[in-house]
Parts: sequence; structure tokens; C-alpha cells
Amino acid sequence: MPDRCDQAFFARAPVPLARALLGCTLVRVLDDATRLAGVIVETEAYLGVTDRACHTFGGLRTPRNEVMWHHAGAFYVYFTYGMHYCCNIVCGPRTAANPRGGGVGQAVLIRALAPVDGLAAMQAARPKSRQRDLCRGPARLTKALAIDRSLNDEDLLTSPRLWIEPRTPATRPRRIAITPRIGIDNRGDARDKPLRFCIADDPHVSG
DNA sequence: ATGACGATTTACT
DNA sequence: GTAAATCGTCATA
Repeated sequence: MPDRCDQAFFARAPVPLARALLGCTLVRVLDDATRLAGVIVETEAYLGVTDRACHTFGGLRTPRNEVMWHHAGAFYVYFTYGMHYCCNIVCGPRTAANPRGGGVGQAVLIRALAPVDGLAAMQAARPKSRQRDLCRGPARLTKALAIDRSLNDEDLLTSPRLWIEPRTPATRPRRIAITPRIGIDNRGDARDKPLRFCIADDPHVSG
């Protein structure tokens, strides 16, 4: 039985989780048992109700962003630009009000992976992509790993088709690069905060 | 009912 | 470098 990140791993604030996810492996198992997996090399932290770039800014709660208010370890998938999916891991510390962690509108966006398992299936999903670019970008990786709306609100703690595996000595980042987030140019102070985390010098990082 | 826009990617000049 | 693709969502009326 594969090692899987647990509730304690996800139940913390977005910045520490975004850092801790680097070097972990995102695993997706298809209905035909094909295993697709990649090492997380790029993440972004979304801080919740005070963060202008966050879907829950100002306490906004709608059918679309409902999952961001769920417990830590919930998987939040949203559709954007009429054609792309992006995926996030809901987080937030454990409190008396939220003993599972989360419940406060915080999450970490997965922005890029280094492909590890299921390369043939990924390539089939993105036929024109070079191997290095298969999961290099938030919407590219969801396409490569067959992540869509059907996985919104999936529980990473228990799902048989989706989970996160911890770092191994071989995947532990040597150095982490920190930059402002991508694609939020129009949002004042939120634009410049250093909330994007990458494994430095990894060729699978986007941007 | 309507309209502006988006945590992007790809193709094209 | 710029622009097109493409549609669900939310705010406004």
C-alpha cells in the first residue's frame, strides 16, 4: 500500500504547505488502473479571505468555490478560460471550529510536475507536447493527468484514484526559488507577494 | 437577461 | 512579441 500524505500534512497554512509539497508526488489512477504520476515542482499559495487573488477573497462562497471551504486535503478543481482546468489542495490549520483543518478558504495551486509514471498516457492526452512540457503549467498538468470536474471535492486522504505521496530522499528539493504568483497582474498588492514556490533550476517549472 | 472576465495555452506574425 | 480560442460564473439590472 503506497505511502500517502495524511491529514496532519495538509492541515496547515498555505505557505508552509506550498513549500512542503515541492518534491512530493501527485498520483492519479485511471479507471483502467493506469498510474499517472509526477513530482510537484511548482506551487502557489492562496491565503483566503484577505487575499485579493484568492477565489474566497472577502468571504465569497458560491457553488464554484464551495470546495475551498471544505476540510484540509480536499481537492479543488475549477474550470477557466472556457477550456482549462486547474487543481488545488485545500488547507488551513486545525482549530476547535475545524478539527480536520481547513474550512477557512485557503488552498495551494499545483502549477507544474516532473512526469514520472504513465508518460505514454500523458503524451496521448497532449500529443503535440514535448516530454518536458507535458505537465509544465497548471492546465497542462490537469490535461496530462485526466483531472477534470469529476475530481472536484475528491478527498486526497482516502480516494483510490488521487493522492499525494511524501518526498523521498531522491525528490527532496535542493533549493527552493520564490517569486510572485503568475497571472494575477490586475490585483494590486496581491500581485507582488512572494507566494510562488519552485524547485530551483528544475526544467519542468513553468513561467 | 446580459455582459465582462478569468490562478491559461497555443498558434501565428 | 500579439491574438485567438471558448464558456461557466458572478455581478448588475
